[in-house]
Amino acid sequence: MSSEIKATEGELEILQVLWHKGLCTVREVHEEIAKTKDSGYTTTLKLMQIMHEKGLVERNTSAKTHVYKALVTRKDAQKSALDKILNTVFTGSTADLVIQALGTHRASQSEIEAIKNYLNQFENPEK
Amino acid sequence: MSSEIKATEGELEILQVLWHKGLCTVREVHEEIAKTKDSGYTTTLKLMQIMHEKGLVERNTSAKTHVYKALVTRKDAQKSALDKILNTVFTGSTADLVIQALGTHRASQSEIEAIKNYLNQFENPEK
DNA sequence: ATATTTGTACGAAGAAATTCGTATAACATA
DNA sequence: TATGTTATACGAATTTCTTCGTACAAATAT
Repeated sequence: MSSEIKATEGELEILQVLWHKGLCTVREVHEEIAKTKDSGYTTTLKLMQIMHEKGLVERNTSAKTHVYKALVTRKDAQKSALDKILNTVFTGSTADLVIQALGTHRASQSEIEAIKNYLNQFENPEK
Repeated sequence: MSSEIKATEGELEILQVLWHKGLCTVREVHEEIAKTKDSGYTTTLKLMQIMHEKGLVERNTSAKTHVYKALVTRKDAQKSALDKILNTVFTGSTADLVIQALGTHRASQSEIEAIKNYLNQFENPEK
């Protein structure tokens, strides 16, 4: 319920660039997007303007060239994305999701250790 | 890349009902959908017809009232959904995804045990 | 100073997804 | 048989998202 991040596919693509690079001009974001997709500069610009209206990003307009910054954190988006698939395809079972994730996308030994350590903190809390 | 399930939001909603109830008439699916959303019967019908064209469902048209069945399994959709968020918001890190999932959606003790058991199979295979 | 480049704003076309109205056929029942 | 109910089909309106063209302002270069 709470923090549903409503970003479209195109908006997410832009957020990814902003998360990766921090402050960005439209030009910078566009160059990045253009590597994998070919759409015009004004398309990216328009999307970013819409994102600003929606409050997904903020921008500094003091100079001619505006500088954008994500207002939604990657973590927010991660939580939101997890909530969504958990409540649709995973019928609310976190365990199913975790096991499925580990099953199809093999984790390294160190990642497995990290996860096990993480799980241990929930082990018999009272001695 | 392989098995990208391309279902829209509305289509996913219908698939959920089909996964839950198995064979369904449009009426049955609609009644279910209508509990949380209010849209007309023909809307659900149309969507299911489109899903049939796309090959997401099959249907038995021998009787006047057609009976639908999902062709995409829940597991397929789970894999697809995980792939997608893994490659967007989680930058490919399964461990991040798992830890985040466990962190925000508390699992029960028995689920935690299940996950730990699962992880143990990857533990130092050679003694 | 004038021309070129680089930027934003914004309307609107195009595409995709959702929603509904209406025609019509099959079935049930009075 | 005539009437009402329940189905599918399907065109088309609506809405949402994406994409682009064009106008115009600011900065830069000639």
